[in-house]
Amino acid sequence: MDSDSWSPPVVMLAVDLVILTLRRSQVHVLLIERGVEPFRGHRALPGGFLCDRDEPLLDAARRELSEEAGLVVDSLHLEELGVYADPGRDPRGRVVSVAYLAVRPRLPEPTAGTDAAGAGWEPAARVLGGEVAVAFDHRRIVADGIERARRKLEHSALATAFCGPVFTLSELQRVYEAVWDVRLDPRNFYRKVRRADGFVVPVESSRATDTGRPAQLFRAGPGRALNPPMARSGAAYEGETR
Amino acid sequence: MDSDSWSPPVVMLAVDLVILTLRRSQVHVLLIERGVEPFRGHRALPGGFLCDRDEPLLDAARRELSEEAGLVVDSLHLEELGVYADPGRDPRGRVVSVAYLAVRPRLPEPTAGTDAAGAGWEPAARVLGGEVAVAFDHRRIVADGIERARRKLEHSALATAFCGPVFTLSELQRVYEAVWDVRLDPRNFYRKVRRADGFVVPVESSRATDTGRPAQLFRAGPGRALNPPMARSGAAYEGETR
DNA sequence: AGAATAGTGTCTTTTAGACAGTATGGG
DNA sequence: CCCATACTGTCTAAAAGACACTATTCT
Repeated sequence: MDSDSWSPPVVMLAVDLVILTLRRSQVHVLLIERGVEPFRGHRALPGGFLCDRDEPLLDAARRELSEEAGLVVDSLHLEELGVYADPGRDPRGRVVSVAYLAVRPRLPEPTAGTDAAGAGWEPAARVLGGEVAVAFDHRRIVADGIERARRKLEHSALATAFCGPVFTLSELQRVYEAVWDVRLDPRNFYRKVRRADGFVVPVESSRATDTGRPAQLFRAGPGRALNPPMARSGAAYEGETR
Repeated sequence: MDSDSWSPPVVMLAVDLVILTLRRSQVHVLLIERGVEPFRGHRALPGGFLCDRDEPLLDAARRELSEEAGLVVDSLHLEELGVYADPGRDPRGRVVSVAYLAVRPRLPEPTAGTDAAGAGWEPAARVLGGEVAVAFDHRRIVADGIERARRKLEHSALATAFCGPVFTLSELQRVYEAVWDVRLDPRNFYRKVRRADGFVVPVESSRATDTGRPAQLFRAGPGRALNPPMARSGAAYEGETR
C-alpha cells in the first residue's frame, strides 16, 4: 500500500451487554425485543452503536442499557468479554461489537425503551439450548459470558455480585449451584467461604428468616481474589443417608 | 435519535500483537520501530489497520506480523487480549485496536518490514519499567499481555508454548520462574508437572545435555487445562542447606 | 414434637511444600 | 575423584470432601 493515497477502511462500532442475574435459582440473561430492522421482533442482547465518534465504549454500554431496558444502575461493574467482528455478522455492513459482562442481584423488571419493543429476563439455559432464538451472533456471546462467569466464580468474589448488599451463606451457595449446575454440601461450603480471606464479612447482630433456623447475614468482603479458591470439582450433595 | 436520518459514526479498526518469548531466561516482547508518522522512530507493538473492510481480524493480525516483523509462523495461536478504544489514544482520530497475545519458543530474529524501520526483541521488564518507551498506549497493552500470561500459566498448558517441540522439565521450570519471577523447587516441580493430566508426554529414548546428568525430553501433551493447576503461591527455592 | 435450615466438629484422602538421598553425566 | 544436574522418596501441614451431631426457629 502506498503511503499517502491510502487510508484505512472504517467500520461501525457497537457494544453489547450480557447482564446476568439469578431468579428462582436459575441464571437469567437480560434480553430486549428489537424494535427496528434488522431482526425486528427478535430477541437480542441490549446494545447498539456508538452515538458519536468520541463516545467511550463504557459510556455507550451504560447508555444502551438505560435506553433499551430502562435500567440505570449506579456502580454497575462492566467487564470486557470480547470482540465480535466476523464479517457478515450484521447485514448492515462491517459491525464490530465489544461485548461487556455484568452480574447483578435481583434487578427491577426492565422496561422497553426507545429502540426496543420489550425487555425481560430469560433463563440462560433456554438461550444456550436454542429454545429462545436470539439475533446476530448473540447466542455465542451469551455462551461466552456464562463461561466467563463460571470461571470467575472459582477464583474471584464474583458470586457476591449475584447477591444483594447482605445475604446468607445459603443464598451465596445457591449462586454457585445455579451457575455451575452442581449441588454442594452446605457444611463444607460454609467452612470454605468463611476461610477464604476477605470473601464475606459477617454483619453485626442481624438475621433473615424463611423456614428453619435464622441465618447470619454477610456482606461482600474487600477481597477480590479468592484464596484458597473455590474448587469446582464437584462434591455433589445428595442429602444425608438416614 | 430519529430512526431514518441517523447513521452510526464509524471508526478505524486496528490490531496490535503482543508476542512473548523467552531469551536468556527473561520474558521478551516483540517490538518494531515505526517507519511512518505518528510516532515515527519510536518503538511500538507490531500491528496496524485492517487493509480492507471485510478482512477478518485474525487475518489482519497475521498479515501485520509478517509485514512488519517478517515473521511467518504457521500454527501461531493468537488469543484475544482486549480492546483498546480510548478516544485520543491515536492522533489520527478514533482508532479502536484489538490486541492479540501469542507466546512462542525462541523465534528467528525478526527483520524490519514494509512499514517498520526495525524489529527486535526487548525485555518485557524494560518496557513495563519505562526504560524502553513505546508509542500509543502500548505499554499498557504489554502489561495486560504479561498479566494474562502469568494467570494462564497457572491453569493452562501455556508454558509449553514458550518451549520448542521437545524440552526438558528444567526448561519448562525456567518458563515459570521467568514469567512469575519466582524460584521453584525443581523436585516438587517435577512431581506436579508429571502428575498434571496430559500436560507433558515423555519422548521415547531421548535426552539433551548441558552439564550434569542428561534429562528426559518431553513434548507438550494433549491437555489444555491443568488439573491440578500449578499453584503460584511461591514455594521459593533457595538451594539446599548443607 | 417434628420439620427444616443453620452451623460445628471430626475423620479420611489428597495435595503442597520442604528436603534427604540416589542416579548419571562431564571435568 | 568432585561437581552439577536429574530424579525419587518421605515427611508434614493444609485443604477437600464425607458426614455425625448440635442449634434455633416455625408450625
